[in-house]
Amino acid sequence: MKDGKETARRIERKLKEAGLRPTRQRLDLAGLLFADGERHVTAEMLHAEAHRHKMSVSLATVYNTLNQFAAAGLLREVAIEGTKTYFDTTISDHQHFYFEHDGTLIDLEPDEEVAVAVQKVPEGMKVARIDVLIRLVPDE
Amino acid sequence: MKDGKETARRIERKLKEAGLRPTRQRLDLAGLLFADGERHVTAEMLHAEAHRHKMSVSLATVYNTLNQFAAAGLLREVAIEGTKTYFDTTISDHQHFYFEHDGTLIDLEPDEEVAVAVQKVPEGMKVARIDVLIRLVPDE
DNA sequence: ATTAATGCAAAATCTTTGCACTTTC
DNA sequence: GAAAGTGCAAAGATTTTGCATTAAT
Repeated sequence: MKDGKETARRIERKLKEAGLRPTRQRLDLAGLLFADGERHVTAEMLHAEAHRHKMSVSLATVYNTLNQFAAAGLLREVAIEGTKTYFDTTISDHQHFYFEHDGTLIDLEPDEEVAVAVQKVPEGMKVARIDVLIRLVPDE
Repeated sequence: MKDGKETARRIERKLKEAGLRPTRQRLDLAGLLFADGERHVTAEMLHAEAHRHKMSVSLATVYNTLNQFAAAGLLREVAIEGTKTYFDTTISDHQHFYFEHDGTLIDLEPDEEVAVAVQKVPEGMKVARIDVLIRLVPDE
C-alpha cells in the first residue's frame, strides 16, 4: 500500500482527467480499486469491501460508478462466462489466468503472455482487441 | 441442409449417446442446433426460433435443455461480456471472431487460428483450455 | 410401473432506472 | 444556483426452481 496522501491526490487527478467529478463515493471506490496492483471485482464484491471499510455507498452507486469508470477507460470489463460482470483495474492489453475451481482471475505477467497474431480478418473489419483467457484446473 | 431423415436419426443417436432421453422438445431443439454448421445461440434466440418453426417448447425448457446439452458436452458455453449466455454448437477447441458493432459471433476456420502456447502455469495447476476471442470493429 | 422430462408460474439473481435529495463546481 | 451525482426502492432482464402433469423406458 502506497502513502495515503499521495494516493489520494493521484486518484483525484485521475478522476478529473477522466472528466468525472471527484465525489466522496467515487474517491472511496477508486481508493479501493486503484490503491495498488491489479484487481478484479464485481459490483457485489466492491460494495461489500466498501462496507467493511465503513464507507457509505449504495449498491446502485457501485454499479453506476463501475460502469462510468469503464466508459471513461479507467476500468475494463472482463468476459467470464456466468452472470456476474467483472471489472479489471488493468486496462492495458494483457491476458488472464482463470482458476475454474474457485473463479479467481489474475493477470498474466507481460513475460508470461502468449503471442497472438491474426492472419486473416473478415473484409472491412479490423482487430480491436484480442482476449485470451487461460483456464486452469488443479493438476492431476 | 442435410436430408431430414438422416439428420433426425443422427440426432436421436447423439442424444442417446449423451445419456439424454430423446424427448420431442430435445429432438426439436437439437434439430435446430445441429442441422448443420456452427451456431451460436442464447436461450432467448433459440426459443424464438422454435416458435417460428411452430415447435412447442417453454422458455424454461430451452434453458434447461441448453444447460443439459452443455453438461453432456454437446454444446459449449462461450464467454462474452454482458448478461446473456451464448452456447456454441462447435465443441472442439477453436477460436472466435466477435463483431462488436452487432454482437455476432463466428468460429475461426482451423487455418485462421492463432497459435497459443503458455510458458508458465501457476504451481499445481494445468491448462484446461484457452479461450481466444478476436474482437473486430469496422475498418477505418 | 418407474423414472425422467416438461410446463408453468413463482422465485432468485444481477443490473438499471426514476426521482427526490444532496453535493460539486 | 446550475449541473451532476447519490440513494433508495422499484422495475427490468436473465436464469433457475418447485411441483403437478405428461411422456419415455
